Amino acid sequence: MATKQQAQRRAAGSRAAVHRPKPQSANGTGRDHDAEREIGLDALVGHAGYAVRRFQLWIFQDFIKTLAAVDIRPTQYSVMTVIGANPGLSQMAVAKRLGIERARLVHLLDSLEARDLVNRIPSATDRRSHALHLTTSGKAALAQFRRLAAEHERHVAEKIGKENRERLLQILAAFT
Amino acid sequence: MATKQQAQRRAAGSRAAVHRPKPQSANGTGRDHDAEREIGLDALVGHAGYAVRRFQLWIFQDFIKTLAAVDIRPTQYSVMTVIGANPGLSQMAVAKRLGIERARLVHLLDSLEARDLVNRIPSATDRRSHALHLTTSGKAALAQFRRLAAEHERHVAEKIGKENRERLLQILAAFT
DNA sequence: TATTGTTATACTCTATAACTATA
DNA sequence: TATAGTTATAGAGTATAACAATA
Repeated sequence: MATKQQAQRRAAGSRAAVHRPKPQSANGTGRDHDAEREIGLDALVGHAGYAVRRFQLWIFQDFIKTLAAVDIRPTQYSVMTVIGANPGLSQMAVAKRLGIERARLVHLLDSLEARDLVNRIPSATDRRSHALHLTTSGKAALAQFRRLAAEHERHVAEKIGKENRERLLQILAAFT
Repeated sequence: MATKQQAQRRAAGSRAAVHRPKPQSANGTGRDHDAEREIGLDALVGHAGYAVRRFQLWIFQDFIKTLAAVDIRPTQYSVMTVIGANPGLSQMAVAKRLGIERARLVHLLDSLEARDLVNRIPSATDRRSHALHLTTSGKAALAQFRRLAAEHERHVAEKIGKENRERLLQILAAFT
């Protein structure tokens, strides 16, 4: 399959190896392309989704870097935070609240449980479900994670500005 | 491995199957947990990353849904838009501009080329690289994608408000 | 030596489906 | 029959490393 595609590509190339004048970019700069700069985004500039995606990449990378010493990723942090604030929650409840697939939460909890941060305790009222709790060391660890997460949040404020960060939180409050 | 974890889980369960009064949530609501509502997010509320992640999930899902008829995903749209605005760009240049791994761009272009939307033409000046162009049908298709993407963008404006959307674009302009 | 495009691998994440044990 | 947790699989997406052709 890949071989076929490659063959087609080469074939298409050999009949089209004409050097044409480079067309102007649609953003009106008219600079050269492969010069590594001034590459226009055109319609992408007006799309909230594109900006949000790039911002999320930056913010998650900073979170991961800032909490690298404790080896905690954003989703793990969110799971521990919700369990810490609502002990006894079932896996379904946590999954629904955070918008995580319940199948994925299984593995997340497996790793948190293996690190003795979270406990699965059989529910007394429904033997199908588990009541989730932070362990003693999980509570202590979460306190530290929180301090590091606050540091990360300061990075965000430095990056986009204190007021902009607050405005952003206001605008997106409906999605939490 | 999974079997071992399961065994540990059951063991831990059998010695901890005590019914305790449900602790209050940390956000002070004090409601029941598994009642499917009023589950506190605690520290998560103050984290830009969490709000941004939830928003991005929503926005990408709406984009995918709105452009489902033409089977175009956000990344494919961004690649076609940048090539359309800067014809002749190399794969490296596109990858760098959009923050995509060059290895991943290979597969993205394979599928766009298979659909006759994009062409890889051997560069006249550097025989290692390909000059990327939209095909004739790719240009026509992109015009349609753009109309659908504009419709999606209206959904965003409806969801968070016209002014908020514009404020968001301003705040995140540095990340594009 | 370095870079471009490619292939390959691994790990994360999303989306499903199916199984079990309970309800 | 429906639900909670689990297992499995497939597809995106991210992160690397290595290779051939070329610079």
